[in-house]
Amino acid sequence: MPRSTYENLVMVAATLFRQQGYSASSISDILTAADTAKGSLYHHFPGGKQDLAIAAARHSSQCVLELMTGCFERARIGNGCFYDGVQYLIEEIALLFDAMESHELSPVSATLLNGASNEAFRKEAESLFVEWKEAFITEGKRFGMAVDIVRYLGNKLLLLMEGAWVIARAVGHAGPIRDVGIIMREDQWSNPNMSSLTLMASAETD
Amino acid sequence: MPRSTYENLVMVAATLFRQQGYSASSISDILTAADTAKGSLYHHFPGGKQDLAIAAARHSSQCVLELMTGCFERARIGNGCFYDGVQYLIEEIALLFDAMESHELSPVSATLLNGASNEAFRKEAESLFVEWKEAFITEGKRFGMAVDIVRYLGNKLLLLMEGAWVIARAVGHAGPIRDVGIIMREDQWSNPNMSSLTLMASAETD
Amino acid sequence: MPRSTYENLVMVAATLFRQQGYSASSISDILTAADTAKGSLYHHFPGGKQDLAIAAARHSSQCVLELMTGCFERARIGNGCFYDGVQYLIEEIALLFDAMESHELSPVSATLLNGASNEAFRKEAESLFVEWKEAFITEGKRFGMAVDIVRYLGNKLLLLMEGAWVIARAVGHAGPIRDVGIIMREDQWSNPNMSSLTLMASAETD
Amino acid sequence: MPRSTYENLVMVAATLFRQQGYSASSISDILTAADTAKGSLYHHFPGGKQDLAIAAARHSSQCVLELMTGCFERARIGNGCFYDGVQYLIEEIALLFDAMESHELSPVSATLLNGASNEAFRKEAESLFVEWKEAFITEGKRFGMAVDIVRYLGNKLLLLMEGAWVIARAVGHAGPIRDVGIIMREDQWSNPNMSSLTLMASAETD
DNA sequence: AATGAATGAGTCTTCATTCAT
DNA sequence: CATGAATGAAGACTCATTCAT
Repeated sequence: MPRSTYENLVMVAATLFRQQGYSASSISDILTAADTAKGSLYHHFPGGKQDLAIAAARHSSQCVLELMTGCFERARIGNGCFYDGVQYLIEEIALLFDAMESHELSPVSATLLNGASNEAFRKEAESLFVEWKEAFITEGKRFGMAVDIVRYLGNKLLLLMEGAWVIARAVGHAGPIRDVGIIMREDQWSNPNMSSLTLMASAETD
Repeated sequence: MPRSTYENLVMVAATLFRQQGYSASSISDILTAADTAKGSLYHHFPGGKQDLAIAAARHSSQCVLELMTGCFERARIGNGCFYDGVQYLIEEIALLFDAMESHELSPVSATLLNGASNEAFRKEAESLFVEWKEAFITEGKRFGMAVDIVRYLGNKLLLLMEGAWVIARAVGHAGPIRDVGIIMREDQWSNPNMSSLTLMASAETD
Repeated sequence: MPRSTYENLVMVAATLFRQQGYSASSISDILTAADTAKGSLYHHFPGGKQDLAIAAARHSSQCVLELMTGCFERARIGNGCFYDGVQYLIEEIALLFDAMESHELSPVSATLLNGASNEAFRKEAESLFVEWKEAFITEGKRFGMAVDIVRYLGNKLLLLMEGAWVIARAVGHAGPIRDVGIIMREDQWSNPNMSSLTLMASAETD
Repeated sequence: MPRSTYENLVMVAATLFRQQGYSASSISDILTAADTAKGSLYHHFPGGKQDLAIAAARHSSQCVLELMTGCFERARIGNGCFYDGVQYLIEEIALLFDAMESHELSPVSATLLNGASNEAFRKEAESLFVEWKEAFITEGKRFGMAVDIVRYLGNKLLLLMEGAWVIARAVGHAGPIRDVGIIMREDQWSNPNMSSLTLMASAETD
């Protein structure tokens, strides 16, 4: 099925923003990659680059959510536990990272948190991260995990993954992403103690 | 003491890069903020913006190292343990973050990993991260910690902190940074098991 | 009565051209203000912006003519003289000017003489100004005034009013328009001498 | 003497703005006509087109002032009266108008009152017009004219000339400008009565 | 008649950099 | 060392217009 101009722009922009960051990706870059005329972009995105960035971030975020869903589904199908789903997810991201010709940055961060502070972008990024955490919790519930524990794991995983995306770019390979898997595995054996679960500052923002 | 033009440029650039990222910070921005003439910059940094970015990243990185040294020194002076130093460091960064009028990004990442992939920048970023890890190990040794464990802790802290810097910008407060403290505290009670220590992919790059 | 799309476009365009001038008013501005779709405009005005400008100028001009007719009618009804009608007209325009939120420019000039020289526009403007003068003469005849004198008065009023529209915009109030009334009043007492009446260069173009 | 880039830009812009109006004159037009690089313009006029417009309007206004001074000087040298100076001025402008390949608009109006209302432009235009009136009064004093009468004549001449510039463009020749001379000549024989002198609304703004 | 997607030349402005003084 | 003029490619965005539906 031939992609619509709108969809095409979103996908091309999402990719470019992940590869080069929002600020370093020009409208012309996007137009060239999408093989689309200048005016078309502003027809579909009257707010220009910023509108497009929001749409692109949502698209990238959706891809992450689908990846997550798929990995936990795989764990369920294979009679694995929740922690297996986590490992699948991390490995999947690591594989994707290594497969990229140009190592991409964390999708939301590269698209929305890449330049001068922008309140609209900040809010959007915040809500996308919340979506991720909520989806993570939903998956945990399906495995019968305690919500507190899953929330803690989600926060930890988010911090580690965002960091890993940065460090992976610096070292040029997916090693740091796989490290996240190793670190997350600890929790599988030694459950985090109660204080950690409840003290987390970010718990308030859920 | 009146700062030299060179130092002034580096410090101003370092700040702007942290606030807005490399790509979104223009030479003019820097020149205006530094109250310096156009030609001066190219006198001190013949390689232009890229030269300046390398210098700025090193400067920012140096600040992080000094913060680290200071925190562990404080732990030693107060007869605290290594883990106390870690907590001091995290809290110090959280305080700095909250004190900022414009929430800054992770210094190295904002300066060197913010745009299209650039091998010179990547290498510089990698080596700065290595410096951080080595400094961390050096501090650990002073406390009599096993190198393997400290290396593991350093990797974990680096991933978490880089991630926290991103998420903190998204939520608009230092909560995620403080969460790193909570997560790091686990290791204080339940030592990571041996396999984690040796399996870490990033161990190779040290 | 619901205005037709055509009429609506003409009126909206006429207003915008008077407020911002032809060159500074974009098709999009007009479409937005008229709440009309892009293609509709080119259906009704195949010649595009220029077609629309001609129609808008004629519309604005018609409004001026109606104002003129009304003012002289009022003078006749109240048993006033021709000069009273002139004063009514000037005061009416002054009132309209002060009532505008955005002080408008002279309608014909703002619409047709606002940009690079354009022969079609010039001709249209010229003929609209001739229409004004002829209507003025027609009104004068009704009051039994000598044609030469009325033509002279019309030329003088036209020059003064066009100038007043410009200066009124500059000072931000209708004062200069009311000044025209004061200047025109002179002729009421001291008839212009014969040479003035016949020497006028613009007489040729009538 | 080779004109400086700054002066050159001002003069070229002033001419283009008079010919095509501010809105219809693009930066590229100006750059091409001035044979200057894009960046240079923004070096000398950081505020861009608007800065340039202010400078251009002042330049054009200065030319008018010099023309005025010259004409009254000519009248004095030839033992003429103030009214002769007025006629010289009008004829001079008529000659200039006819000499133009592309009939220009009133300099201040075309440059500053040509588009959407702009308070900075409006203020500048107002003050330039005040300058003209003051210069006119200064000249009148030199001829021993009563200030009230000269102020009245200045206001009248300004309104007529601004209007004539518009109508001259419409008819395509300087006839309307010469008409101003004829109209102004009235005052030479029949002094305006006292009420006119004092009632003028614009008197307040002097 | 009306709609809105598409087009690409055009808008103003900023960019990083060079260079003569 | 410092200054600021010059450069022109590139930046984001708007323009008037066309056209298939």
